[in-house]
Amino acid sequence: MTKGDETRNAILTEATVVAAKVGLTGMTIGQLAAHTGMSKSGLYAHFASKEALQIEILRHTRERFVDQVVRPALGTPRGVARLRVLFDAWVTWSESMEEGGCLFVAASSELDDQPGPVRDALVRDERDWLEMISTVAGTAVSEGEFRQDLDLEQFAYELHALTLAHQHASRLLRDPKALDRVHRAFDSLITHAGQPA
Amino acid sequence: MTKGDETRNAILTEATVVAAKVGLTGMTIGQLAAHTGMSKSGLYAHFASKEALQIEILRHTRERFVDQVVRPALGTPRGVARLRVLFDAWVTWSESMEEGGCLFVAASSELDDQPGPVRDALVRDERDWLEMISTVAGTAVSEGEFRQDLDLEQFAYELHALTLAHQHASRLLRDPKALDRVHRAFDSLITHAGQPA
DNA sequence: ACACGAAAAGAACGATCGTGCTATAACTGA
DNA sequence: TCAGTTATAGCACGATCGTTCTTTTCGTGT
Repeated sequence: MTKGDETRNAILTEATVVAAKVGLTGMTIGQLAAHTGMSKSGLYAHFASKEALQIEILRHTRERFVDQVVRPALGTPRGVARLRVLFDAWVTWSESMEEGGCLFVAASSELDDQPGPVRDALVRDERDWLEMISTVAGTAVSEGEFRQDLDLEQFAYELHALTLAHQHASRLLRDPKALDRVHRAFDSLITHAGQPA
Repeated sequence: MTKGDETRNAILTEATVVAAKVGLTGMTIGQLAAHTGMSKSGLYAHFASKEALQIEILRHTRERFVDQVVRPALGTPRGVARLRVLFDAWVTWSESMEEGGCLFVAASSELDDQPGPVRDALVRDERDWLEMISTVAGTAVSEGEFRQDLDLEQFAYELHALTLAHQHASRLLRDPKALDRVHRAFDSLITHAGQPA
């Protein structure tokens, strides 16, 4: 890893934090330069454009996400246990960002009506994430823990809803019961998926 | 109503649309002036600052929201019927914005880490909205449609999660099944609230 | 250790930002 | 209808935006 790549990664790591706080669009090059202690042009030289930087931020965050959320789950026995690890890892991931929470959640409502390659990249990531939830829920079906006719996409939709709600309760409302709430909602979801519709 | 108030209202109505699309922060005075066909200074003269404009936008949207979502529900018999009208009215409200969807949802993740009076106003609005859901759910309890020991705040949390999920599925993912999904999730929530925990 | 390529800084660009001030145009009450 | 108020436009400000170009500094292979 050359010096340039090192700096580039450091920039992306810092940019992820800034973007989660002020948004991928709200973030500015100058702001980012100040945060990293670099000059505007020195920082900018690592990227082709602001749009390219935004896409790189998403790519970088996605890698971190896979490491910290997806990987732990895949190292857990199939079924509800794996689903629980996946969800807990997401909550930990979200809480671990001292400011701004999960970038994907923040970017989702920021970019939902802003067509372009950045939005496209985010949509791909979100689809992958929902598919991941579906797939893991599917292992709980085949293990016999969830009912056989469970609609996996619907289940993923409702589980994903909880991640959005948690960011809202935790970040916006600063609800001290946010963690308790999201866990109870998760347990309820799990329970009902195991019962006949 | 004087001419000034008329213009002011027209500005706020247009600003709500713009803000839902690009965010309360992302929205600029020049952009807004172009949208309304006014000069930047002519428009700006109606407000003390951009921050004041943002707060006025929230206030204006809140009034519309009460008219279009809360009022219809309060004109419906207590219980699950009222809850259903409240929820359907919200979905209609969200769908009625051709672009950007519900401003409160969009603003929620935009402002969750941006301290200041705008955020404070939004937090008040969101708390009121959650309380409204709780209260209406409470009428379903007292009518005997929901179980007696239902946690109303938890119920409101989970119902609110569906509004966030709907905006995500509908606006970001452009999922054609979004409406179907949110209705099924709602029905499931209602059903389980009527059964013993 | 020197030379060469990569990395960072400096400076500037046109555009636009939020926000004032001043002048003109449009309403409104007598 | 005219005076006086109110609403809108014009213009300018300092700051910052994304971006480019040039120059200087630094890291690295030989």
